[in-house]
Amino acid sequence: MNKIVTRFPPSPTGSLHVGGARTALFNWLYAKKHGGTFILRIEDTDKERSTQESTDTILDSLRWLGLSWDEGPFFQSQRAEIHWSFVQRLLNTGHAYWCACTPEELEKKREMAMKTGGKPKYDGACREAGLARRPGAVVRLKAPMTGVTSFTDAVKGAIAFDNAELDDLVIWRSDDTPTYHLAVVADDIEMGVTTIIRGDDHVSNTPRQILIYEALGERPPFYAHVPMVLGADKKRLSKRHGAASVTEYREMGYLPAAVLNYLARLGWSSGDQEFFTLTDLVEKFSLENIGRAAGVFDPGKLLDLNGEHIRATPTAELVAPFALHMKRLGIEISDEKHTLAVIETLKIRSKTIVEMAEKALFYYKDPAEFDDKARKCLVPALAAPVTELLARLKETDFSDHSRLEAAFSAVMEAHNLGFGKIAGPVRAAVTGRTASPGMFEMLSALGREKTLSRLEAALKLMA
RNA sequence: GGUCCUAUCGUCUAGCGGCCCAGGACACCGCCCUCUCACGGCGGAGACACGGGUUCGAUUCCCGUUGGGACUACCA
Repeated sequence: MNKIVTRFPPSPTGSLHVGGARTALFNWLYAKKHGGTFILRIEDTDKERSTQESTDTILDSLRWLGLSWDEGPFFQSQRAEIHWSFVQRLLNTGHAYWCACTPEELEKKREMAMKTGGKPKYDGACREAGLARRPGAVVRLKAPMTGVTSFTDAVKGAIAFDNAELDDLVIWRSDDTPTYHLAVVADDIEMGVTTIIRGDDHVSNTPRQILIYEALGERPPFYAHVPMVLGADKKRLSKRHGAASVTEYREMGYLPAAVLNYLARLGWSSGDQEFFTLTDLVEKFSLENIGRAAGVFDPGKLLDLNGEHIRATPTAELVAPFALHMKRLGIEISDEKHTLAVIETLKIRSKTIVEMAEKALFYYKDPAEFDDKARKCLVPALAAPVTELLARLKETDFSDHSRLEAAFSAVMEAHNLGFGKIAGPVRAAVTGRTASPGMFEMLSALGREKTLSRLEAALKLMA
């Protein structure tokens, strides 16, 4: 078999959608798995809606996800000569013709056809007219009117369309630009694309494109149509369903690995395995295991998976994203070793890096206030033991958990208290809340100085 | 309307004729662990859309019905 070439062709009309990201991932995985090439092509032929900003965020999202491309990015808008040369090939071989029907006329005919129960397709008025190029004219493909166009889809199996259902589609516009179908086919041929993995909203477009390949005398590529990603209401996923773009997940503190893992599992599976690293995915991915039905995007499951990835990621790799989100909270991270200790205490209790950053705040700033439940832990009855603990802690080595533990034990014994009793006010004093990492690892990461000053401050409230 | 695609717990899915009175994961509900919060462990509730076939035997194959989706542009 020849070398595999896949491609991801986003339109720069917005940010990278999670559905698009999944398509990109599948193409990337398939290329990687087979030692092939993954091409990035920006389909910016719609001048009205394409923006440079969109292109930038799409590239940015792809980089963040780690889906690097081997070739490109190519910009379709810069390839007009190539597209035109394909149209000429078609014109010269009699597989295409100039059509002078105006959009208004066509619209009228469509309406008429609809009313009389006919098909709203082009009636072929100029098909045999032998028109020459003229202002305002378009080029149409001279498609077969009978027969069947079929293909074998890697995920859906055999699919066939009656050519009678298709019409002579426009391939070159009156403003001298190619239409989508022509541009895609021309570019895919020209770039040597062998396998097209795309959303199944393109299934009905496939026969039209195959017809172009055939008219050109080229062999169509292999197709794999991946089912759509839906929102909770089973409608196509959009902004209305909440976060739908990759950048939003980055902002919310998700790890690329988790997003990729989730996206891969939405519509694809490998037995009962749920957790995958990128390496796993490359190894296990296959078109055959892509499901056929559309799937609902479940933010809750992504969240859980993100927590799993955070736990599975070496702490050192969490420092950069953590520092980024701390910075947004106004905290500048400098001491790497200390940061490692901080993250270590928060890893298993954070589902996102944003959550981790918020939970880490108390390590850097004294609690400005105590929440209600924490306030209730600061009772006068416990002032004495806390005072004694404070005294002992002054002499304790904070880097050693067992020393900290010994200090607590001594106080517990002297005052005949359970650990929970003494931990309550300490936790409240140190964090301002009633939820925190384990006491000793926390105090150790916090350090003696801050611990002591916070206990002193809390003691005043306990009097 | 026409054409095409599609249908297993609320959600993502395993299942590729008997291993399934259907397995895993998220969410949910109990219990356990426990200094809090998490993590983890154990248990519970929860699905083969419906109707016909084919077959000794259908979740699995075929045909309908119904539901969902896509396409039907000089948008991609």
